Amino acid sequence: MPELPEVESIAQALRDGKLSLLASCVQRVDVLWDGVLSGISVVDFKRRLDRAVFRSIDRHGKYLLFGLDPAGSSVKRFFLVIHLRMTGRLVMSAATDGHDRYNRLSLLLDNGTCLRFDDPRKFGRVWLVDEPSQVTANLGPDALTIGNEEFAVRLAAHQRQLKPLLLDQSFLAGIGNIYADESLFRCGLHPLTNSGDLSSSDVRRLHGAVAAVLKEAVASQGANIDGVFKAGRFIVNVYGRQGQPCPVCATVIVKTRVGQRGTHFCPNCQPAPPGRRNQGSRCLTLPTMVVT
DNA sequence: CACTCTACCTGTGCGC
DNA sequence: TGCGCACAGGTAGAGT
Repeated sequence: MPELPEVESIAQALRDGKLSLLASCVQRVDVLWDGVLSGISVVDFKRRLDRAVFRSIDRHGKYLLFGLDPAGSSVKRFFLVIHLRMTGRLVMSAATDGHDRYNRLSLLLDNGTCLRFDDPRKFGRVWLVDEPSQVTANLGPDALTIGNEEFAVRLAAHQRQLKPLLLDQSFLAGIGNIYADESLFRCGLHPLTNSGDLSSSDVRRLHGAVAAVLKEAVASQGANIDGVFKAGRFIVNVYGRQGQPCPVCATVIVKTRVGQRGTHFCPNCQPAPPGRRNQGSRCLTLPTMVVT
């Protein structure tokens, strides 16, 4: 379940890693499941990508944005946009390796490697557009870089439960279920708290928690969840830990449903909102939960 | 506007 | 052993 930190790690690896995609040229395109393409036919997709050269790799929220120059250098740069959704992965492998069962898309490159989009559940999607905004127009600002003031302004425009609000990509782009729960735990706010009931210091704490959690997770190259999801080394405090003790106060962590989503929190560190108007602020000092 | 539900998918893990 | 089923979750779109 790649969220912002996992997608950022992928972008960094493909940009700066030993097997950088930059400057590599597409030699062949295999679409192994047509449904992976959004808004473009297989024929057009292949024709446009053939002989194109990777020039830039960026990210907005959970979307990966690859800039490519077409074969004739006078033609305008275009963009390959990829959303991994639930189970999508990007794999660089030797060109000689065969396709495996869940490969949906494969790009053979001129450096002897192959970029493969692998997705057992077929939720992930790929676009080919002139401008990334054609795909990302409805996204809010990126959750990793939004400043406190803009966060406060955007928050003030809503009266919503915090959990669904954090998950709303048009409000803030990049937060998924794991980091929504971890952020709310970090600042001691209950998932059902109404955004309109937050004091300005609550809002600052919430923004600080989101920023801190995401930055730590990016530094750890993503989350590491007990036997379920192991992209990187970021250790979760509440997500998937229902029935286990809270790392701060040892109260048993609870799992509920909020807006159809599994939601994990500590009932002691994140007390239920009392109808309207929240009580005073709480500040948690957490030990660094990252291990190597 | 806020919310709820459904559809899209398939591997996993449970109860029987 | 194996069957059936709930569950996981990001997003779009329809409905309340």
